[in-house]
This record gives sequence, structure tokens and C-alpha cells, in this order.
Amino acid sequence: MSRLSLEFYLNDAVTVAPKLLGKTLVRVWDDGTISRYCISETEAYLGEIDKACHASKGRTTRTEVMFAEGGCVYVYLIYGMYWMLNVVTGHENEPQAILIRGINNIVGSGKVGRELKMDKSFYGESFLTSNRIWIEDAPEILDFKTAPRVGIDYAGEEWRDKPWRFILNRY
DNA sequence: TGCACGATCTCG
DNA sequence: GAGATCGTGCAT
Repeated sequence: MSRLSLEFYLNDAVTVAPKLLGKTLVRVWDDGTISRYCISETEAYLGEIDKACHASKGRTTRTEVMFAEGGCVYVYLIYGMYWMLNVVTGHENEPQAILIRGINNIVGSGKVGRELKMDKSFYGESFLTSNRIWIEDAPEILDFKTAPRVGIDYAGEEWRDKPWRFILNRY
């Protein structure tokens, strides 16, 4: 299978998030070895209007990459020790992203970042051209369920309860 | 220049 | 149920 094309990333995060389920996340380590994972859980963050999305605070040092065209890597440190891996979607100036919550049976955004050895150096890298992390196409899987997003109670009722967490039933 | 807090996890 | 641990955003 080949890398997902730019067009795949240009749609809304809520549209792309379920389509990422079952896709292959490829990671090339420093020693040249390669690991391939099946994306098993995602979460969508839909731009400036979405109070749960970091971009709702506007364009800042941290959110800058979300304003770029889809296909970029958005990583940030949370709780001082976990690197969250996100996929930027949408067109330029449509600050949306999808949090990768699970790969294979490794479920939990913090665990995913640790497994993939993510760090600040990945910020802004492109899934279209990177030689150490990218996503390959795979048959679309429709056997998934939805649930509210995690850890965003502060976003208020309207956004807190959106069923924008997508979980593969099996992989 | 300082400070409170967070898209989390693990251990007890 | 609490601690680990630190960059970011906003107040001072």
C-alpha cells in the first residue's frame, strides 16, 4: 500500500478521523528498522469553534501547525511527560487535528506517544514527505463505534459530549 | 518574570 | 487517590 495522499487529509477532522481507523502507521527508527501499526482509535478536534480544540485559543506557538494544510504532524507535551501525536487535517487556515489514541492493542494517547518515541522534533513534519513517520492506505473499516472525547470537561456541554472519539471494534 | 494547569499514566 | 514533571498561555 502507498502513502495516503494530500487529498485524504484535506477534509474535516470529523470526516477523516473514522477513515484513519485501520490505516497503517509506519515508523522508521534511528537504526533503520521499521515498525508498522494499525491505527485503532482516533479523536477529532474541529477548529477554532471547538472549545476542546487547542486552536480555539487562536494562533499561538503551539497551535501554529494546525493552521497549515492537512498532512502535518502536530505533537505537544502534556502533563510534563507525554507526547501526544496528532494528524493535521483540513485546508490552510482551517485549524483541525486528529489525536491518535490507539495503535494495535496499545490504547491511550500517552502510551502511543511513548511507543513511537515522539518528541518535539516531530512538530510540523509532513506525513507526505517524512522519512521516519507516515501513514499508508488500507481498506476502509466500517466496524467501529463512537464515544465522547476524553479529558476535555473544561470545554463545556456543547463540545464535551460530541461523539468524536472513534474506536475500532477489532483489528 | 511568575504561575496554574493540562487531549495522561502508573503505582499503591 | 495521588504523584510525576514541564511547556505553554495568560496574568502580573
